[in-house]
Amino acid sequence: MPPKKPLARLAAGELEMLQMLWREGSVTISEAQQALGLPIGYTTVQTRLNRLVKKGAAARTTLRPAKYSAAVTAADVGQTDLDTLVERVTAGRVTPLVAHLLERHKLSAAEIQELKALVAAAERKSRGCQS
Amino acid sequence: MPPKKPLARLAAGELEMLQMLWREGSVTISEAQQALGLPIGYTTVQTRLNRLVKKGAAARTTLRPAKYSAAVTAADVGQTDLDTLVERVTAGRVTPLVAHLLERHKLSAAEIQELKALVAAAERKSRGCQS
DNA sequence: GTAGTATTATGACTGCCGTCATAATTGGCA
DNA sequence: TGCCAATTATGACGGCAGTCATAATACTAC
Repeated sequence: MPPKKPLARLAAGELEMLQMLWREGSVTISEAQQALGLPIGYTTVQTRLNRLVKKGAAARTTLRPAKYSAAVTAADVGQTDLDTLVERVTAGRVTPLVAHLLERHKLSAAEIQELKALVAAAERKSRGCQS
Repeated sequence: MPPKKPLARLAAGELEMLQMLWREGSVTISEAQQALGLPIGYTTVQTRLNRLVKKGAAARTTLRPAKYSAAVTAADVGQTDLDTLVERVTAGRVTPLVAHLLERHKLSAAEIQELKALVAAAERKSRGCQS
C-alpha cells in the first residue's frame, strides 16, 4: 500500500467533490460540473479540483483535456475523517453509532445478512484472540 | 422534542469543543481550558465558546463567572453531521461503514451482543412492514 | 474605597474554502 | 494560416474558524 498517512483534514465540501470522483472515476472539469449537478460555476469546479490535487487527494493527467481522479480511497478518508468524527461525537463508542445508523437508514434483506456476517466475524475475532 | 433542526454545519474543531461540553457539563472558560487540555490560550477558548453560543450550539449563563454548556445533544449532531458524512463518503451505504468501524474498533463481548440485538431489531422491522 | 485579580468584550490577523471573473493558452477547423 | 471555442492559469473577494493581544469591566480582599 502506498504510504498515504498525512491526508490533511478535509472539509465537507471537499468530501463532496471526492465522492463525485469516486462515483465518476476520471472526469474533465466539464464532466465534473455535470456530475456534481450543483449550481456552481465552471471555474469554481476547476478551483476546487485543483485545490484537491494540491493537497494530494486527487490526481490530474497532463493530457490536454485534463482528467481528474481521486487519489485517495473512501477507506482512507474514513480512516481519518470518519474515525475522528466517531471519536469526537461518541467518544469512540461504536454501538450507539451503529444503532443510530440502523435507525435512520432502511436496509435491504441482503444488507442485513451482510451485517450479521460482519458482527459474527467481529465476534469470532474478539473471541479467538485478545490482540 | 424541541424543534432544533437548523443547526448549522459544525467544523471539526467545534465538535471538539462540544464534546468537551458534553463531557464536562457546565464549565467556566478556565475550566473549559483545563478540560480541553490543549495548548491554546484562554481567550481562544473564550472566542470559540462564544461563537458556539452565537450559532446556538451552546448556552451561557448570565451569572458573573459565566458557565457554558452544550445546547445540542450528541444525537442532534450525529443526526446532522454524521449523517451528512455518511451520505457523502459512502453514498448512504451503511454496511461498508459498519464494516469499517468493526474492523478498526475492538469490541467487548457485551458490545457484540448489543450489535446482534440491533441487527436483529432492524431485521424484524424490515421484515415486518415495508414502509 | 482602592488596588489587584479574574472575567468579559473588542478587534485583529491568518489560513482555508467557496465562489467567480478575467486573462492566457491551446486545439481544431475552415 | 488564422480565428473561434474550449481549456487552463491567475488573481480576487467574502466568510468562517483558530489564534491571540489588549482594553474594559466587575469582584474581592484589604
